[in-house]
Amino acid sequence: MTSAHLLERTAHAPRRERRKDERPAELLDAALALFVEKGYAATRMEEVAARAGVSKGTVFLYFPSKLELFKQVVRRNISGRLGLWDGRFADFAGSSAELLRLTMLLWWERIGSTPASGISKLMVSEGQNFPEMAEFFHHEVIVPGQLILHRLIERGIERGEFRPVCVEHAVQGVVSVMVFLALSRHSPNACTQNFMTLDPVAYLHHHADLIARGLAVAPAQPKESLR
Amino acid sequence: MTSAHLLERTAHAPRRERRKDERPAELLDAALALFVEKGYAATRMEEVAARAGVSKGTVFLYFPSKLELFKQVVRRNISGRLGLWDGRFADFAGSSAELLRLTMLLWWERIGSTPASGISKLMVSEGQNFPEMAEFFHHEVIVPGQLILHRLIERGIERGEFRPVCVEHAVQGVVSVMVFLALSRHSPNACTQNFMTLDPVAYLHHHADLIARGLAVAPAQPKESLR
Amino acid sequence: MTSAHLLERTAHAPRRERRKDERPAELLDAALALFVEKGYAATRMEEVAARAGVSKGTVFLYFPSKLELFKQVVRRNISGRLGLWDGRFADFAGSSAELLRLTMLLWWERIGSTPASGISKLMVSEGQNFPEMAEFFHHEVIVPGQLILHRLIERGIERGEFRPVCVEHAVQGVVSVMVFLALSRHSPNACTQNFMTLDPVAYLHHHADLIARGLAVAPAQPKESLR
Amino acid sequence: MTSAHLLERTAHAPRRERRKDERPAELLDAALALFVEKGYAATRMEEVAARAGVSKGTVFLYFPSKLELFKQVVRRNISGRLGLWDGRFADFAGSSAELLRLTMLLWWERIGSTPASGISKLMVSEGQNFPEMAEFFHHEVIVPGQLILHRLIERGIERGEFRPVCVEHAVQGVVSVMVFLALSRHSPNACTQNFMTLDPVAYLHHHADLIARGLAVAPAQPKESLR
DNA sequence: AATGAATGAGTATTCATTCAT
DNA sequence: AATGAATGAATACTCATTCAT
Repeated sequence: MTSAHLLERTAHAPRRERRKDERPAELLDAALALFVEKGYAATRMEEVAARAGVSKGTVFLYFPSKLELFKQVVRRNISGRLGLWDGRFADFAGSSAELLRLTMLLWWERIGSTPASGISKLMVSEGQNFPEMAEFFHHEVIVPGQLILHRLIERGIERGEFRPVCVEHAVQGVVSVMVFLALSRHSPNACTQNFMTLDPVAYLHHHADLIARGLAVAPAQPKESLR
Repeated sequence: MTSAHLLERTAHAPRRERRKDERPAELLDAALALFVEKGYAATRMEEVAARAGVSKGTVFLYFPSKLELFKQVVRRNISGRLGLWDGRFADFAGSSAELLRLTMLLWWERIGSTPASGISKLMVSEGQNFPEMAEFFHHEVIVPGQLILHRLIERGIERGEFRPVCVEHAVQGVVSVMVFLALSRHSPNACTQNFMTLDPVAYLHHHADLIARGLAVAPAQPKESLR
Repeated sequence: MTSAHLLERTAHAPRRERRKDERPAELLDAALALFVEKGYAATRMEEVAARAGVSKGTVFLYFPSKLELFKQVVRRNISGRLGLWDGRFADFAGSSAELLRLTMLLWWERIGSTPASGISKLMVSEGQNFPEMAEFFHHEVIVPGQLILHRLIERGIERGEFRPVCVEHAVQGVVSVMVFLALSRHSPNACTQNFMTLDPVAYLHHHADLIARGLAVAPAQPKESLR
Repeated sequence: MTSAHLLERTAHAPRRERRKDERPAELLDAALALFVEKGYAATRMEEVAARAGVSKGTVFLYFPSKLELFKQVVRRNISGRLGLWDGRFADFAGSSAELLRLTMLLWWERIGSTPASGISKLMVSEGQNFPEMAEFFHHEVIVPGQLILHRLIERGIERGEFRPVCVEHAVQGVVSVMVFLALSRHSPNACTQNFMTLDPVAYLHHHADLIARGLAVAPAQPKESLR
């Protein structure tokens, strides 16, 4: 499982030239990638150092312990991310279905397709081991994220665009798509048959369509007498 | 992170009880729970033993190594599970939407709500560390599972019940719901706001409705000129 | 290094028929062979049991611990062995050279060629780890054995058959041959090129000749002015 | 048998001394001494570390496993040793008996009296457990060593100095003396009565005399009509 | 500041020994 | 008496952390 031969530093990194204020960010990036890929316990500090192009001891110059490094990895990739995403709902003029589609695409662009999406996998994998971090993630990401979606769905219902469904369930439906995409990127094969051949943007459009139609106020749906 | 004081065996278990036949299953159950909860690397063999009510050495009486224990945990919780699920599509008389709903509910009953659902989290968390196991899971679960859903969606399209959507995308949509539910059970807080208050069955019904409507052949949807 | 597949009991041993008074001897034989072959630490009690055709627990019925088993193995293969060897020097009529030859051949017949010769290897290998046993071996075997040889050499000198050499050195010379033969049997390749093709009896005759000539009172050795 | 209280490092060694270059040699020396003294299985890595004045972990910095440490101990104390010994036979002017004496004394000086002689004991003790090492020792030491002696004896026979004895037997005779001396140093009490009071060099001279006389072409040995 | 040799607490695994059957 | 499942002390090995350079 450990691959000692992968410890060579990334070749392109010139050694002495690096300014020291870039170090923390480089280390956090390296740590994020490795924590996401292998998990917290299976990631060795030396690997993090090697990936950032420094020596083992240097990591401890910037982070006092592995746990603290982990915490900062999580914090850095969470804080403020949602600000990029939230905001301009009030003055949006289009349909709620369209707003939902844009919201999903924006999430992909700003978060889902970036390394920050790894935090989702990290929380799935390690949340139980680090309740404090899970709590932080929940407070900083889950709650505000779901609030945005909650308001969005409610807007659609209030404006008569969406059926009066259970808002919670509808929110979960949107969230599940995003969770699915985020995890698939970092756990290929674990979630779906061939994530590599799946175009995430196309899939998001498909799902936006599905939700739009699924939530739409049905003009007449005689067949749906089911259940 | 390690909690040495939690190593006491389950209180009621008398020492030195001889139960050769039950032991493997008890150990596998204990190991599954811990691997899912804490991850492979963070789970100590002694914890597994304690949870199964035996001593450290006993685990090695039945499994030669931690890795082998892990492999058998995965194998045991995977093999044959889908057989329970597949099968009676050919002679199903109802609508494809209803068949999909039943399929999702059956999955929940047989897999999603059982400890076996933890394997999904395990594959998300550890798949990269154990490519052989990921490959096995993919071959035994993902591929046949998606094949079932693929046929189901195609049935709906062929019978004129569903719109001629991209089948792959539609399948992913169903899968994402199941992945989401499975992970939520084992990673509370990581996925959604309040999984504890979410009724999985109700949510599955909601989603079955959503998909049924979303995929339904639209009689007239003048508004959906989007995109 | 351990060979688990060799643990099957010896096939020919019928299980229930064995009288229990034979057990200790069988166990001691098995233990001797294994201790000699692999050393004390590397021999597992279960191996001893398997070689004797009994189960692990049974060994402890007869010997309270591994250490005690070891001690009895040594004791049993030492005590009284020399009695067989000593004795009839006083009334021997032939030459001392011939007596020495007979003594060496008798040693081979009674000890060197039997499993008891393994004790020599055991003392070389484990003597430092078990000073008490080494002391016992020294007192029971080395001292009386060398005493016999000492008297024998002295007899030759007194009778004018041997040169007045250093008796200690002469004794060592005889001992070294016996040690060499004993060790070679149990450590093939470690001592000599091809012990397997060496006929011990022929070698003993060769050496008896060498000593006889080497110790003989030289009629005239003009060349040996060396040193 | 284990003596935990003996684990204190050699008292004078300051902690955390950095001496990368010397460490491997120091560790190999410590390991040789302990393997020879106690055997492979009975030697704990921590003892090796303590004897070399370092901590447990440091040993693994230089040798990846106990087995590899053992192999390198053997290799280092074998390779090239014989080169020191061999060589100058062709141009030796003296008698073969004298050449044999010098050869034996040189062996003692270069090998027998040094720690490298412990390898002989190691091969006797552990050869069966490490066939690969035994094979290596046989190929590197036993075979070339016996070849040297073989040529030496043959030289004596060809030059009419020695009787036409069985060369193999004569070689074994010389080897047994060296094996005996080597083992005696490391297994006091196991081989001879009082090795501590035995002067190896004097003993070698005695044996050189014995062989010289024993192999000498006998001018007239009327008594030795035996066999 | 950076390095990497050294440390030692922690974990997987083995095996002598115990004991319920 | 005999068995072999169960135990836990002991040991090889790992890796976060320290510190001399």
